[in-house]
Amino acid sequence: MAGPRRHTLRDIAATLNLSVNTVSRALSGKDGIGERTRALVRAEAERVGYVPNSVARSLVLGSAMTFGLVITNPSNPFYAQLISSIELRARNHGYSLLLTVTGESEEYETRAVESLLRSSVSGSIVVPVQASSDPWRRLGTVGVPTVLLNRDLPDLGYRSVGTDNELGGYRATAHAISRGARSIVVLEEDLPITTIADRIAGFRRAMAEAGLSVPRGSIMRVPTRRHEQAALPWQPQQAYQVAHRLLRRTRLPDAVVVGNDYFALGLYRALEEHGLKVPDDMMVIGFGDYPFSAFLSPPLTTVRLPAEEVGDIAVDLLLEEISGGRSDRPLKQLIAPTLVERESTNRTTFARTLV
Amino acid sequence: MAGPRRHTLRDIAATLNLSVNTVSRALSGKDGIGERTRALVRAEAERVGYVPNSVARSLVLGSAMTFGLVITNPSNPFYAQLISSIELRARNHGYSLLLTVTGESEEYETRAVESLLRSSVSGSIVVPVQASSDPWRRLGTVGVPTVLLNRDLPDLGYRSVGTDNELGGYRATAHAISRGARSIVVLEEDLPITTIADRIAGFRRAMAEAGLSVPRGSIMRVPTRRHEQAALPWQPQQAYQVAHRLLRRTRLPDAVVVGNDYFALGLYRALEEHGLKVPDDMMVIGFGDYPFSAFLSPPLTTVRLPAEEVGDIAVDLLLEEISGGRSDRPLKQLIAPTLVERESTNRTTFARTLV
DNA sequence: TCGCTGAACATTAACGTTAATGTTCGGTCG
DNA sequence: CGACCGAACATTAACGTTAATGTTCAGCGA
Repeated sequence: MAGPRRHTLRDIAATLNLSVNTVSRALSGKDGIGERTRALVRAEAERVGYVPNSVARSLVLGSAMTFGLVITNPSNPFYAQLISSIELRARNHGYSLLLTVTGESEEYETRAVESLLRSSVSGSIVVPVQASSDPWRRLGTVGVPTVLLNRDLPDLGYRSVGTDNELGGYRATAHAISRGARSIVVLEEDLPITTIADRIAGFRRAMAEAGLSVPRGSIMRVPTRRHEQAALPWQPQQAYQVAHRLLRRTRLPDAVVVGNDYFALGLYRALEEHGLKVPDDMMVIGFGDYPFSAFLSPPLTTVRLPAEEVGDIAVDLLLEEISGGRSDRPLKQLIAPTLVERESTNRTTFARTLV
Repeated sequence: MAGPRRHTLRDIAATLNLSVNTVSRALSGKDGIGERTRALVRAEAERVGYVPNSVARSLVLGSAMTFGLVITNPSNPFYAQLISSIELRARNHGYSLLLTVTGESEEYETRAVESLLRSSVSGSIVVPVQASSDPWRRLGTVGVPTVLLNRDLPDLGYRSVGTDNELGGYRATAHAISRGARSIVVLEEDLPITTIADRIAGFRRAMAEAGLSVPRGSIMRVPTRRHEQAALPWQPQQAYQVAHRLLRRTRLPDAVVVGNDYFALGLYRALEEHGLKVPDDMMVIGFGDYPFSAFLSPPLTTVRLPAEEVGDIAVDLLLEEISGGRSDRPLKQLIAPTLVERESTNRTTFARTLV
C-alpha cells in the first residue's frame, strides 16, 4: 500500500512556474492573486489531488486544530453518547478529536496529560479520574485550555460542565418517597469522585426534608474494576452480588436508588431470584437512562442525563476558553437532570410500608 | 489559562551554551554525547519542564505516530469495546488515536477520509459505511495503510478483521433448531452491508441443512436511523414496532434470530405485551452479547463477538502493514463468534410446534 | 614531532506550510 | 512626463524538530 509521494505546494508551484507562496495564497483564498492564476492553481491542485499537510500547517500556526478528549470508559453509554456529540460539534468547528481512554486509572491519566502536551492540542475535554488534580494542573500551567467534563476539580479553576448530581439524587429519592417509600437504600460505585458524593448528598437532603431517617447500611458500595476490564459488563455483575447481600436483610427497603442503570440490571436479577416483584415488593430508581432501560421488565424509572447537551456545552466552553473571550455563560455549568417515570416505581399496593 | 510560552530545544541549548542538535541527541539518547553534557541537558530539561513538540517531530519524520479510527457509532456496545481495546493497544505501541464518528453517513465518511489525509495519520482503522468503497480507495492511492474493521470492502484488497457473520448466523439458527424450532424468523437492520447479508446466508444454510423451508416473510427488516440520532436508543424502539407486525401474524415462529441485542430488547417488550413467554412461546437469539444481555429476564441467548480480540488484531494488522513486513497472518481475518446459551432458548415445553 | 583518528560537539539543511517583506511593472495623476 | 501607487507576484524567514555533514582538538602511534 506504499503509494506515491504526496504532492506538496512546491510541486504545484514548480509545474506552474509560480512561487510556493503564491500557490498557498491562491488555494487558501487570500487576496493579492490574479483571478487567472488562482484558477490555474486550483485546477492543478485538483488534477494532482493535492491535500494540504496539516502537520506543517499546525507547526507554523502553533495550533493543531485538535481537541484532546480524555474519557474513562466508552462502554458507559453516557460517555459513548458524549463521545458522539463532542466529536460532531468539534468537527463542525474544524477540530479533530484525539481520544484517550483512562479506564479510571491514575497512571494512564498521567500519561494522557503528557501525550496531550506533546501533541500540541488546541484544548482538551477531560473526565478526570479525580483522585488528584495534579496531572491536569500541568495543562493549565503550559497554557492548554481545558474543560472538565462530568466531574469537577474545583481547585483548578477550569471551566466545567456536568450534571447536577445532587439534584439528581434528590429527585430520584423524592420521587420514591412520593410513591410511598419510607426506607430507601442507595447503591453506588465506590469511586472517590464528587459525582457520587453529590448524589448521596441529594439523597440525604430528600430524606431529611421528608423527615425520614438514614440508618447505617443505607448506602451500599459496589466495588469498581479498572483498566482493561473497563469494557466488560462487570457493573451489573458486581451490583448483583451486592444486591444479594441487601436482600438477605430481615427488613428490606421500600426502594433502592442506584448509581447507574447497570446496577439496576443486577438488582433486577437478584430480586427475581428472591421472588420479589418490582415495584410492588421494591421500587427501583436508576441513573442514566441507558438505551435498554425503557425496555426492561418492568421499564426502569431513572434519572436522565442530557448527554448531548453536556457534550455540546463542553465544546462551547472550550471554544470560548480558546478564543479567550469572556462570555455571559458561567464558568461552571451544572445541567439539571430529569426524572423519567416508568413502571419500576409505579407501585399499586403498599403492603408492607404503609398500613 | 494562556500560560507562558513552551520551552523548546533552542531554549535549553541557549541556557547551556550548546547547539540545538546536541540537546536533541542528548535527550533522545543518541550517542556522540559526553556523559557529563547529557546529564546537564537532562537536568535542565527536567527543570524547565520541557515537553517535545511532536508536531515538529512529525513533520520532519513524516509520520505523526497517529492512527485514524473511523467508527460508525460508539453507542453500539460492540464498537465501544472496540474503541477501548484499539486505543489501549495503539497507545502501547506509541500511537495516538484520532477518532471520527460517521453515524452511517456517507457524507461524513467522505469528509473523514479528507481529514485523515490532512492529518498525515500513520494508518487508519475503519468501519466503512460500505455503500461504496470509493472514499477509502483514496487512502490506498496516497499510501495510507488502512485496515477495515468488521465490514470488508473486498475490491480494495486492504487487510481486514471481522466476525465470521455467516458462521454466527448459522450457529444462532442451528441452535434454535436444536432446541426444537422449526419455523424461524430473522430480524435484521436494513443496512446494505455484507455483515448482515452474511448472517442471513448463515441462517439460510442452517435452515437448508435441517431441511426446513424459509417462506416469504422470514426475513424482517428494521429501519435504520442515521447521523445525529445514532446515539439514541432508536434500535430497540424500531425493533419493537417491527415485532408488533410480526406478532399480528396468525402463525407465529418458534424462534426469532435478531441482528443485535438491542433488537431483542424491543422484541421482549412486544412479546410481553402480547402475553407471550420467552422461551416457551417463542425463543429469542440475540447477536452481540451486550453488557445487559445476561441480565435480561429471561437472560438472552446470544452470539458473542470477541471485540477485544478483533480490536487487537486490527491494530496488529495495521502495524504489519506499516512496517511493510509480510507475515504468516492472512490479510483477511474472520474471527469465529461463539454462542452463549442462556434461558431465552431453554425451552421446556414444545406446545405448538412439536406435537 | 607529525599526522591520523575519533570523540564531542557545531553547523547546515530539511520537513511543508504561512507570514512578512521585496520586487516588478503597468497605469494614473498632477 | 515623471513620480507614485498598487496589483501581482517573488523572496525570505519562521515554526521545532531530526539527519547529514563539518569542525575542533586531545591522544596516540610511528
